[in-house]
Amino acid sequence: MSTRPLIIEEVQIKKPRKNYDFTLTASAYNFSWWFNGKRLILPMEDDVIVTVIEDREELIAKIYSFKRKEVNIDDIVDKIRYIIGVDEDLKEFYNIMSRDPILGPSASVLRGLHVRATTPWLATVIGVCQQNASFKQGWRMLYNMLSLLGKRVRIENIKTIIPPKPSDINEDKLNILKEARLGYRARTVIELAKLFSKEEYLNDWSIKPSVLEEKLLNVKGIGNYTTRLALVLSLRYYEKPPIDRWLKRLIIEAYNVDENNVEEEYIKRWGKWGGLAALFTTIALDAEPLQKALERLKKGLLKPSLDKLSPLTLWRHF
DNA sequence: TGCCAGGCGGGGT
DNA sequence: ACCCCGCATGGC
Repeated sequence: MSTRPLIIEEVQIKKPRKNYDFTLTASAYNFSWWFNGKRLILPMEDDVIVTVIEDREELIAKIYSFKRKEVNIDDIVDKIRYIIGVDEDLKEFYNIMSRDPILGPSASVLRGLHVRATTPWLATVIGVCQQNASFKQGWRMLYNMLSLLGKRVRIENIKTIIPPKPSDINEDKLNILKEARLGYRARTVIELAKLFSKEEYLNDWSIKPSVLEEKLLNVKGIGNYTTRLALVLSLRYYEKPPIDRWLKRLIIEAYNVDENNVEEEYIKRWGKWGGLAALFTTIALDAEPLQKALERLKKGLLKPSLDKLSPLTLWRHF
């Protein structure tokens, strides 16, 4: 059942000396299959798996493959750099963050956290799992789905999992998705899988955000929120913030704006960084349900706590 | 129990 | 343009 990949290369990944925090980046919204507190595991396409650890000031990546055929190391290193965001300059974002009434208090503790890019396909599935559900329920759904449909492998005695590809999912997986407790979202995931299998170019980090956006909005069950979250999580595209009911209420309270001007105000404050700010807000407030999040805002308890189930500690629990 | 939740689409006005 | 409801599931 579990196959072992062969190591093909070990490389150093240069990271910025300042404003990059590997542990935070690896921790956020991750599962124990892919992060254990020290080692980050990145399943890549073509049966390649990469592990990354931080050794003093260096990042060391090990590249493994299940196939004997040659892989292009430079190409893989470029992808690693993109996924972990080492070339992303967030200085402007941090400047806004430090003065922000919601994110200001966590500006120093969350400094250096970058999105770990995931594929457009998986990013959209993550978005679908967040629809009309709590943080915990949504990530439980994704965990179940990966458990039931992913490919389990072992690497250096660590159990990990490779997410299902779009082509692995078709109509006859509907019952398994229901078993993963996706409910009515199961249908949407099937439709998504159809789109990404038919138009493979969409599941690529070089796709233009506007193209992916348009295609996703055409899928029944995918709307503005899910699409925008997918753009944040896959393409590092933050200009169109995914504002859900949760964030909307926080914005109304924190910025003292009318509900009709929420997005306008957010873009006015964050410029092209709104999508990242939205994600950081869920992390800063531990993705607490709305009423608790509003309470914390009122009391000024705006730093993430590390001792409960939250975006930063998900990997310890799942 | 019966509501409601980090959406969404369909059907009404 | 809006408003309103149902929808799978889980939590309270």
